[in-house]
Amino acid sequence: MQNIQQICQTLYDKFGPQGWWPLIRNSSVVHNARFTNKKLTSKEQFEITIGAILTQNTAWTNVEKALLVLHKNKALTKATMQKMPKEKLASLIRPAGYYNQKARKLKGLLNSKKAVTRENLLNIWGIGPETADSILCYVYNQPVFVVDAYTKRIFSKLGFAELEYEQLQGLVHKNLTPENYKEFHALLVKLGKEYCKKNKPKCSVCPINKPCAHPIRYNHT
DNA sequence: CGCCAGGGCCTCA
DNA sequence: TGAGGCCATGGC
Repeated sequence: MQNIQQICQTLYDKFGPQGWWPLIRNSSVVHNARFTNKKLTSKEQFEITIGAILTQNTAWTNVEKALLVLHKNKALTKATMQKMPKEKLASLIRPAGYYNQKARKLKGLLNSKKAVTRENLLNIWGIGPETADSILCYVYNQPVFVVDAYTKRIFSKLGFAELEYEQLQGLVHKNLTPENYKEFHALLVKLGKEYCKKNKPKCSVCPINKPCAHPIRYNHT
């Protein structure tokens, strides 16, 4: 089995820097390689935090729509969003789906007065491990690898045993250095979206198909 | 049309 | 503690 470092390197060689986390620039949401190690402004930090909740089980294109609605309505600030009625907030983030739940989640996060630690984030209603880690990693530059549905699917197909969130995260922590956590996660999303898809995986042209331990589990096309 | 998308909570056994 | 239901829009 190819090791995690090699997978990360192979994906980087193939796809290049992914420019995470995507940010609003000139009224559109863009990826830029400079973002990954950028010193973020507080406005950008806020934007990523909101996006981390909006993207729960949701196509990123829909999240972009919601973020741009908030942006156009000058609602992408903590003060504005806090004073806005939950129903109004829900209507603005409608394109992201689950808008009632997400409005509640955003309110809960914004009203939290506790320090931003993993434990405190997890105690907020609607913040689970992935959302907490996304905030810690991409907003606060903490050495935390984000495990998402793509990560689980890809690792499963590569032949790694089915692991719980923290176990899979620990495996990556053990095999990569922290400065690669952001990029590796972004690269896995790229691979998951374009190659290791749930429906019609493109195994024949997959950059890491060869070392895949269970290629039989793919529908080869 | 059905399936899926950068989850997380609740219920019930 | 694990499976299953629920939340919802928009792209393909």
